[in-house]
Amino acid sequence: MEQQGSSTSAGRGKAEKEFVKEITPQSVDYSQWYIDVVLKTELMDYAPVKGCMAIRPYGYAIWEKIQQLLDRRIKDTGHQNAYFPMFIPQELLQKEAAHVEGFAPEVALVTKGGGETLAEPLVVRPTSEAIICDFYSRWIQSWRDLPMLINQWCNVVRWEKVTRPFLRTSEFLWQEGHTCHRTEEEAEKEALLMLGVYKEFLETEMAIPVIAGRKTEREKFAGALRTYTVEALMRDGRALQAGTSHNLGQHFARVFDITFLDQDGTLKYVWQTSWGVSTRLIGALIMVHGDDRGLVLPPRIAPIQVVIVPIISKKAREEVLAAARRVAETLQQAGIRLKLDDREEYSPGWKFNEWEMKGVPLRLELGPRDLEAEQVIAVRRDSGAKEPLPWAELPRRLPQLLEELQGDLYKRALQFQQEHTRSGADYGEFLQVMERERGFFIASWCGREECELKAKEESKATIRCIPFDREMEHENCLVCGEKAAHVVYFARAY
RNA sequence: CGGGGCGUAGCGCAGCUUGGUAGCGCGCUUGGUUCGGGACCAAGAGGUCGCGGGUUCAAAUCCCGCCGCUCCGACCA
Repeated sequence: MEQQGSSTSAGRGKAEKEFVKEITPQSVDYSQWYIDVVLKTELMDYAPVKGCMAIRPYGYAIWEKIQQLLDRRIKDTGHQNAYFPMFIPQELLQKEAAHVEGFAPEVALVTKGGGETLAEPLVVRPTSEAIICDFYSRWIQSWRDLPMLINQWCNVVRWEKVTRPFLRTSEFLWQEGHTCHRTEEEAEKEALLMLGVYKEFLETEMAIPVIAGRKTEREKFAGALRTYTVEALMRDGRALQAGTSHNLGQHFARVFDITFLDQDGTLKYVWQTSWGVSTRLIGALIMVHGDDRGLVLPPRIAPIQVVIVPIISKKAREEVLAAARRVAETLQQAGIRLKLDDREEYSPGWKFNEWEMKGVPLRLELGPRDLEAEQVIAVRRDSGAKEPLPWAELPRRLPQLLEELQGDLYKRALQFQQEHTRSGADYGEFLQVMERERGFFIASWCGREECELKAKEESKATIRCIPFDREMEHENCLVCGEKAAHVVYFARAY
């Protein structure tokens, strides 16, 4: 962003080059592009504490849309929201062996309160299985108390060494569902149901295509029986775990003593699940759709779907503003989230760039020339395509246009994902792909951890998942050549 | 946790080599003229030079320690 090309590109091509001077082009430095975007579009700001951030109003508005659209789905599938405490007695967290081992390195510990050393240190929740299981052991007595279907929206803390805004922060916001069931089958069904909800939500609302599948033993959640995941592909060819759903089996039930008296009169342990998505989704949104001018937001998630920029000139100032206000009012009544940018201290050109950077899907220009024709000029953020629209048609046409744009963003993202998904049985080719263009690499795997590790060491790529809907194409393991057991997606990941 | 880069006004940077009055552009404030792809003129405001210690008559500048951001690795849901 420091090199603005002001001297180098002063000659030809300057016009297209310099729309957004503040943002490093993706091709120059993708990581810097990402940082520039989150800061310049005011999604977040760094906090005085490492790995922490403020989510600014525009970023939080995106999170609120995610919450709103996902919360409805969580409730439609029978779950209720509740809230559990942030502090967990250390002893509780330590009950489940694999769970402690997984989280111990990144746990924040409170040892003092009110100026006195605490008798027992408190853990700041890195996830809430432990504290919720403690409650569940008391709340559940009978098979009639099942299923227990609870979700909570909250913050969690994981002391991270390497942090990146939204993608990996020491504190982040998420939702975590925690359910208890009578049978293993029912728990399994629940875990898969919620993974399906995530997939549908991501694809429908966020226009992010994902690969759904199961995690390997190595990659699964600390304490889970099985972990399911949806994986998205970013534009730099790296994968991002967008959501996970765990079948916890009876691991937690046994150590937290969550039992119920079944119909047959015997005492049984419950079968549990947990599942979550976080503010990381905002990072995915940025990296899947964004371009060199900044954010590109899918209309369904965009806090502002349409921005109206009146072209105010001296002669027609009042007429233009009045017309813009009328248009704004009709669109508001049509249920469109819009902003009328009638600030007079900024020029139209400045506003164009500003709102494009912020990813507003559609811009309507309304100037003196449009008064006569009773129209606006609609400009799409994704394609830049301009189209004159008569005022009378706006309430009907704009919702259509926004849906078209939503669909096009999904198609474009899906095409990118498909074009960056290779498959093969040649280990050398796999290494080369992971070194250069990256993306997904579909291959067969024998199922042994040593092959998984070897591939990781040599390619830096991990097995993202064992996909649900993909047949094995090759008989032999990509790494060792022995008989393969699974087809897997490899990728370098965030 | 290991290695590199960076930290001076809200943002981007110069000044540091060779110690001595803290500067530039953008932004901000006020007034005026403008407005179909980041307008222009004029007058202003704004800084514990990341933090702590040391050397010195004197430190943004030299030395030591720490913190933060960032990139590349290791680790990790």
